[in-house]
Amino acid sequence: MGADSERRRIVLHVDMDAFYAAIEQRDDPSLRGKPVIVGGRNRRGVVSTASYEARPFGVHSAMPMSRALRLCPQALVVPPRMGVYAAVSAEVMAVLGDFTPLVEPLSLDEAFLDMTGCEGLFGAPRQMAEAIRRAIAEKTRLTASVGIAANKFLAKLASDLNKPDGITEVPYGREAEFIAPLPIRRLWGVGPKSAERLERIGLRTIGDVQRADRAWLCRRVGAGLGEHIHALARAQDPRVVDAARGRKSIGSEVTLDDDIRGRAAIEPVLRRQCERVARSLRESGLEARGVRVKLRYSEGFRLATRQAALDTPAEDSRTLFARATELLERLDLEQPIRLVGAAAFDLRPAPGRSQLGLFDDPAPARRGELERAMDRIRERFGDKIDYADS
DNA sequence: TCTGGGGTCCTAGGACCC
DNA sequence: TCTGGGGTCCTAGGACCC
Repeated sequence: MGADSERRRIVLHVDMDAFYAAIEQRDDPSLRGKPVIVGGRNRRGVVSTASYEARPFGVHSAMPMSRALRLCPQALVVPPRMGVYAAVSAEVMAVLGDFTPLVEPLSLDEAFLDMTGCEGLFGAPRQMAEAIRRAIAEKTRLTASVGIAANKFLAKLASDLNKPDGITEVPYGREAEFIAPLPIRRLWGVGPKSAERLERIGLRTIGDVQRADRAWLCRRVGAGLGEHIHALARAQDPRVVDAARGRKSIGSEVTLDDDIRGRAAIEPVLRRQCERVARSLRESGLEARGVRVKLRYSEGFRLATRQAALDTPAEDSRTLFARATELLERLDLEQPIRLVGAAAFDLRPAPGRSQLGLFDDPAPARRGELERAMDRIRERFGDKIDYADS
């Protein structure tokens, strides 16, 4: 029951330590050594990242800021600077790319690397990890933790075991034994809901799942989840490191300080989200064939979505917004709403772009050109410019 | 304590077609 | 007149991850 049978793969999971908070402490010496919370300051803000000094107080990601500040009143709250984090992330990914082209970013602050066959260049896996950590520290003055294993799941699990600033190698050939004592919550894809279901049928540790019968497991929790955790618990994960994975959707959403209701109040917010999505599409050189609208109602924290295909692929906000407003007709707009979002899906690379003549009518397929010109103006003169109303 | 914003993947039910 | 069966696509919701 080894990990993956044929050939030993060497997968590394690189995970930056308290990424956003660490960047803030790096850039502002007065924050160093102190509990720092990166997150929204407003009434409905949550913790995005807590520095290691803040964590002993019980502060962690996704916690409402109001609660975090009750737990740690002396914490210094810093609003997120996503642009800066994205730039540092690009530096980190570039460093990783110096070691292998097989880099699969998972988010701004973590990535998988397939280093199979690289021993000749970098030595044993642990030496690879050391070299990577050194290179990241030199380039960014930030620390990373690294997990080393024979597949993605194990590598990801491992990077978390010696955080921060550590390396964990899952002993090859003894993977299942290594993870057996860990709680089921460590299985990738098992969250609070699934953990509760599994505990109700008597499974508490990964070892418990190893001993469970596969068919029984699938009957109890469904085939999808059953097969998935049956394999993971046995330290098997066939998913390969995919450096070419493309985005499937691009969205923008906002939680409002105060609830709104009614079409007249919702539309301007939705328009703004469509503009952000469209701009992001153009920056990525993608066009969308579908639009989704998302509303979250205050009452019961209920989420509703509606989606539809577009007649023609689009990368401009007018087309997205036109379809989005149609979708609003299928939603209840009179209940108090706390979040409004838009997303584009069914993405593919935008074909070559033609020049738009000065007096041409901006036909739907070319509206993107108009807005792309606005993008360029915005780049030159800053972000204060709004789209024309037409 | 009252729940962000960016995503991915899975599932169930209905429409539609042969 | 008491109602097939499968395959595929689409939609909405939900769990999960960082």
